[in-house]
Amino acid sequence: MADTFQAPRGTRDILAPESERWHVLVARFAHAARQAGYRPVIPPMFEDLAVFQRVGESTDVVRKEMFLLEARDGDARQALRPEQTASVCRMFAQHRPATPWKVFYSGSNFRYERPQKGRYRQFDQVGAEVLGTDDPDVDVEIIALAWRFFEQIGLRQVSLQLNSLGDGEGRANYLASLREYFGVHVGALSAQSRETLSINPLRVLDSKRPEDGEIVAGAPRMVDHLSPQDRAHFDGVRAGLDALHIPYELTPRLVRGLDYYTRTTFEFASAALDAAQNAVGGGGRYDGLVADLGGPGVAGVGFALGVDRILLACDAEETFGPPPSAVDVFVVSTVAGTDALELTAELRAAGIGADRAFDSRSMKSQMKAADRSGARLALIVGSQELESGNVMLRPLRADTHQQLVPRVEVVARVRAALDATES
RNA sequence: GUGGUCGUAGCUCAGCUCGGUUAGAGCGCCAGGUUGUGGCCCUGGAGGUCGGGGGUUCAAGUCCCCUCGGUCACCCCA
Repeated sequence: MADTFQAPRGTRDILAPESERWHVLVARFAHAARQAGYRPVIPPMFEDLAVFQRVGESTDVVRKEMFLLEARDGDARQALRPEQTASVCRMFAQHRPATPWKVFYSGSNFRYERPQKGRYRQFDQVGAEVLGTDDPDVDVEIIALAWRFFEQIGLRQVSLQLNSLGDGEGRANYLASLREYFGVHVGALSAQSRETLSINPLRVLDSKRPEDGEIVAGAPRMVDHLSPQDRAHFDGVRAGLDALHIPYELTPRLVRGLDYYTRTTFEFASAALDAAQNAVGGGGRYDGLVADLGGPGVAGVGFALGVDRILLACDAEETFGPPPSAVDVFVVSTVAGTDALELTAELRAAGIGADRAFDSRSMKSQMKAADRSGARLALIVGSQELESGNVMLRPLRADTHQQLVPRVEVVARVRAALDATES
């Protein structure tokens, strides 16, 4: 007996109609991004491990979730991408495009972690980045692009959380005061948070453990330690969001999981999803990353949105269903010969969506298939039609009668019938 | 990586507590009722190594152990 196989852990097969929503979602995002002057980039699925290590040696993504590739010569250190921002920055450092460089992308990322609903080892993101300017208006444009996209696909329960992590001296001062504060209260922290503290004190702020709640709530806040320049930048971002009427919540505890973030950080959370996996997207500014990857010292800002989670949120909000069938006409034939073959090909060549049955099934069976196809019209060829040089045009979604039409006029008659039933 | 929980037709689930003829239902699929017509209805059919392996027993879907997978929480993130 043959062995049976299943999709690897943390991956899944996406079949229609889910796969159809998926494609439409990505296409809608691409359209929105292109309308805002962003152009697509297609980075490789894997990179030198060192590229991803720049997202932060202290992050879980780098420390334990990397999909390493075993090279034939045994010493090439490469890994499947856990995200695409690092690749985009590497692309910039390599090709030095003119700035501002506005790009978008979509595709799979890989993280080796314990799967859950809405969290997979292979997961898809769409994202956009702007490199080469630190104008706060760009932060606003980036956030607005994601925000309008959520609106466009019908999500109403998404909220924007906003924070600034500062940079340079202000950031260093803040980290010092944070270490001091947690140092005093280390005994009251959970064991896990104590460990996190030694790796990256910032991330303790992100703890969801109840016993940490009080300590975290009383911790010093980055927004109180911003340098005058970073304060001005943050004020600029807020003013821009206000001008566009995009509501946001200031979330001082929002630190995000990647170490490269500076100044503006943000996250989109869906109230329609369970709390643990409610982030449908996030991003921020990363002004030092391109330089870390051997490029010029240019600023950058961007976001990534999780395709799987957006669709889960759409399910929860009952919006963005699968697209209607692309099949307009279903050809039914009970005669031997190439009539069904030719009719179907002729319709398709004329730009009319057409499908048919195979295996010489009974008319009843073929009509069932026609019904299921979602087509609005059935085109029936039987012996009577064949002899008289006609085909039977039968509406499937309307109460109007079927009619005989001359075979030679079929494309024009089908087109007229489709136009008539357009709603 | 840690802990909980679940796994029986393609799908959703009964049966397991208390081991005992050929493992069921609904939906879906196929065919017929209707020798030229889908949806509604009726009838029939196909489809299962009860996730996999081992153990206990005269006997295991049912009890025990291991394992794989889903799911939930933590960690972290999309």
